[in-house]
Amino acid sequence: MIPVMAETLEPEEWELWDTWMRAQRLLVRELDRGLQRDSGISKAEFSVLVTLWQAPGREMRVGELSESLDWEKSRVSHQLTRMENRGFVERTQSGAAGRRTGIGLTAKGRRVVQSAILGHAGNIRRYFLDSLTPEQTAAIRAWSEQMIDSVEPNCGEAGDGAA
Amino acid sequence: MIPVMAETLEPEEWELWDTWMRAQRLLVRELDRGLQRDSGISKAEFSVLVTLWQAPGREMRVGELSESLDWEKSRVSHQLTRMENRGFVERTQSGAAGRRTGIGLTAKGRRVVQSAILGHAGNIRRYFLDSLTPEQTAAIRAWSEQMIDSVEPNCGEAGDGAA
DNA sequence: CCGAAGGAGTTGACGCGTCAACTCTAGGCA
DNA sequence: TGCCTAGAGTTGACGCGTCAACTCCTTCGG
Repeated sequence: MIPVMAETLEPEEWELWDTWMRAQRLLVRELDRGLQRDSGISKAEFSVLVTLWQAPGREMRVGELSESLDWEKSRVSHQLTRMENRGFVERTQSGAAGRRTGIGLTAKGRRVVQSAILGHAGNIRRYFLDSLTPEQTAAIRAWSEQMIDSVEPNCGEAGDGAA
Repeated sequence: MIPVMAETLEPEEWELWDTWMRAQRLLVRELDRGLQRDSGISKAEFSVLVTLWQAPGREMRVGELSESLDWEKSRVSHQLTRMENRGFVERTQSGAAGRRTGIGLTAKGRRVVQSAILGHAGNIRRYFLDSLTPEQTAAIRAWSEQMIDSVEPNCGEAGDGAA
């Protein structure tokens, strides 16, 4: 509710911002649709499947998934519930007793993730990588690194794991 | 379910992709939080408020909002329902008879949007514009335009209206 | 005037994402 | 042994977003 700094953007600045946000939305939308069309899964499902697939033993705990994906634990939990209902993953009791604490891929999950990786990689190449000139690549890389450093000055790990 | 093209990405390609997506997520997250913190509204609410605010007469119909924001009509409708509940907008019967068909800002909506614009513009400048070198600006502009053209080969209008 | 067609807007169901509150288990310590 | 606290995981409520189905007005033809 409190105005902070009386700044405004020049029309050309605003246009740059708008154009860029718009391009991103379109790119993300295309990739999401590709995943849905080719493999029948969402981006969130893809991220989880790939992360589990890459895990040693193809078995992880919620906390590990959460850290690896940089998602909140509750988000992971909700996502796993949906994916368990769809039959992509299963919660197993890995610990000695009681709680179901391990997360593993089902046969269906393994089957889907392998085809999805190929299709998705192709789409990233078609829609993104192929459209970049070397200068654009360098600029985007540099800007991205600056941005990440400025927001997360510390450490260096944790990627989205997929998308 | 059908694998499409057996392509994969080189590690450096994948890393570029991952870094870029990550940077974007962080940027968007910061801006969303800024809007929430400074003005108590979400990005979606901001977009609607700004669009209505810029409209001649500060009154629009759902279809106009939908086109101007490039959102589905049902998305607009759901959003307006939430914002009506929060007291930011109101549905008025502008037409002669029957259906409530006009959308207008309330006094509260007008008050909030003005402060939000200033704060948000400042944040866009701080987090995005200030961090760009001229080469990066050019590269991002060029890439964005390519992207938009490739996905929407036709026309030229319709911006997000805000976010 | 009546009825069909079509467009505008809404609604419901569901997936995604966050926050806050809750439950359960494991481990420490008297 | 028995309590008790810390952390892992879950749940519920809610906002955002899409798709498909629905309602209601308008308009055009007879």
